[in-house]
Amino acid sequence: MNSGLVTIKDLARELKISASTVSRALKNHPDISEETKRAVHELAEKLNYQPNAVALSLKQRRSNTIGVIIPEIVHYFFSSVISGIEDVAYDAGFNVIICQSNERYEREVANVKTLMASRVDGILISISKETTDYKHLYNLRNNNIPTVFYDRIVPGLQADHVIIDDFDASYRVTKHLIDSGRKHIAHFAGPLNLLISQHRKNGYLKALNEAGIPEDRHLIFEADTFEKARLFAMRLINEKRSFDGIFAVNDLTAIGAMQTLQKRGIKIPEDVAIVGFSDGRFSGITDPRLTSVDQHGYEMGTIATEMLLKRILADDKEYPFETKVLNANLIIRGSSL
Amino acid sequence: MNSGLVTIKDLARELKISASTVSRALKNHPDISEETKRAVHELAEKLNYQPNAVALSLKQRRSNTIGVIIPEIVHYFFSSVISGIEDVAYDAGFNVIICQSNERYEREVANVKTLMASRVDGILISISKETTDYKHLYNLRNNNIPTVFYDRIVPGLQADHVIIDDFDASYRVTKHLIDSGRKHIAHFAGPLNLLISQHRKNGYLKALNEAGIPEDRHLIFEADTFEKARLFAMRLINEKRSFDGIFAVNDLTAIGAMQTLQKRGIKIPEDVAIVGFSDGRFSGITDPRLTSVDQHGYEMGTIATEMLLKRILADDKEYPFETKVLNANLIIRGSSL
DNA sequence: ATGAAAGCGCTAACAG
DNA sequence: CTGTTAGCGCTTTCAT
Repeated sequence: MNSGLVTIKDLARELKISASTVSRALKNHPDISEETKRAVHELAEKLNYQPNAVALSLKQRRSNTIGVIIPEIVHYFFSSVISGIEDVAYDAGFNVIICQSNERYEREVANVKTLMASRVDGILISISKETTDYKHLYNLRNNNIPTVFYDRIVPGLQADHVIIDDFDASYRVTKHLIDSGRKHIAHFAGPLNLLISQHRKNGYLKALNEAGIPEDRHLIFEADTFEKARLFAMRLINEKRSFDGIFAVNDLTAIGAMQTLQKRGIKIPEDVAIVGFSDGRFSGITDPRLTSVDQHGYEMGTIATEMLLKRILADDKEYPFETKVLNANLIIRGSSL
Repeated sequence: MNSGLVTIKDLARELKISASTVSRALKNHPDISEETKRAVHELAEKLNYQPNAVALSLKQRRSNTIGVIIPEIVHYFFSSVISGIEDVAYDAGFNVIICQSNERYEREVANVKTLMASRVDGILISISKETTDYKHLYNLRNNNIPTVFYDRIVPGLQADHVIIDDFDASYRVTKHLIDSGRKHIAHFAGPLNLLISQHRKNGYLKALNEAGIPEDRHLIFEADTFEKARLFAMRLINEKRSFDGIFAVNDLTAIGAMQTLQKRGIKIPEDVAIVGFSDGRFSGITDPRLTSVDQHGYEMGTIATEMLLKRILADDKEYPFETKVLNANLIIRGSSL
């Protein structure tokens, strides 16, 4: 904190009035004479006075800062969440302190501690992949620190949540493929120890089931990377499986598959329709453009922040926890038309 | 700021000792008896005491927080810079407040103001595309707020900088194209009020010049978006310009051009070689894969933060401004072989 | 070995 | 209309 900055005292001394008068003049308190106000504002302007937010925080017992704990910033989804958070917070006059857990439990615990020490008014958190012990999170509850969980939530913890309906989105993806006449739809799934991968696979299975299409285990792979997708796409071809659709757990995987098929002369979407999931950056740059699911990271950020601010501003007026489930939009593009 | 948290006073009252004793015991001051220390630490543990960083900041006139102003978080390059910043700051016990300018001048000015009000100990900033007035930045200087500019710096402003050798990288890109036999190389440039765009263009021109290839203004465009790239690529074709290489100011632009050419039956890299710049995520998923320049965002973040911390911790001991220039790696892939 | 007091910058009764 | 005072939570002389 730079000590050189002008304080209210400096203004007071210069104008030979008291600090409280300056304080009041600065916020146009009706008691203060126009003349004094003018003089104060003028000098403040001239000396480039910036109110000390730290002193204010201490005084008001309110930092106007929210803390964000995020697994890893370098993912399009998470960085768009942050964008949403930032924008809403900014409009409400709140600062944002960002902490990355880097998907590490230890780090996440340290992050919580840091944010508590900084006396943030509330916390937005998406838990790390490693987190299975929730003591630090219960701690937040015990200390009455408003907390909203987004995307990756804690099973069973009573709190505000914002999540995406992965199951439903995957169901709709698959239904879309079926409705457009596809009958043999492969699924490139994510690691099945993650809840979201399970949800996505289950949504896929439900749609198949509803359409009376039997599950074919030769068409389901654990393939959540670009390279694996190429590999399994190749295998599908080499093993001469008949398939006319692929639903991949993320866009990168979908693109890996698409390229491999195209290279082997298979036409997208004529021969095989392909749908990805999320990511949102790649889908526009493929040819044909990739049908995908928009996870609305930005929107998730704005909503989570609104929920948090609401709770912060409600002060101690208690009200029931809320869970918002966002619909993920299926965005149909050339790869599945 | 949650008021419910335990304070030193609470501990003092409970133990019937003074606040100052508690304070000293907490930091193991040698004057305090072992017994008292033990009691204090025990109670602190039990009540989950967290020192109030806000009060500390006010007292020490040092917030242990650094502010980051970033154009847009949702870019791979910038989010990796943040990752680097975060990691170094975390290790040094500093918090990070992140502000996005969203590439808007007004917002950037507001960000600077916010960070000054928050009394951050220093600022890391990459200026917005719109910024041409530098008053707010000179203001930082005048107020002795340590500031390090990363990536997008202010021409002529004396300060610490971390930049990439855009000129050299672009020179090498272009030379690589020339060396592989290309003679008519187009350049899709960024907005020329940004220094980096100028540098990239100049590197390109230097390589041409060295090879005795005359500059052709019909082959140079201001095109830094996907859409513009498609447009200008189309124009190149329609106007029947002869060209056999494109150096684009970023990967997205390069990909836009690549797709447009491919759609018109032009073979990459046989007919036209294409090279992008940075971004780092897209280059792997095109077909052929895109030759590009690795900008080392994470490393830039760590170095910038180290420079900033050094300046913060040096307190008022003045020392000359430093500029670190990072080498950007040219990564040659299929699009220019 | 411990406590009392002052002060970081600001605001808000309370007093004139 | 303006000034005085106290206090937010903490550290740090200066006493004792």
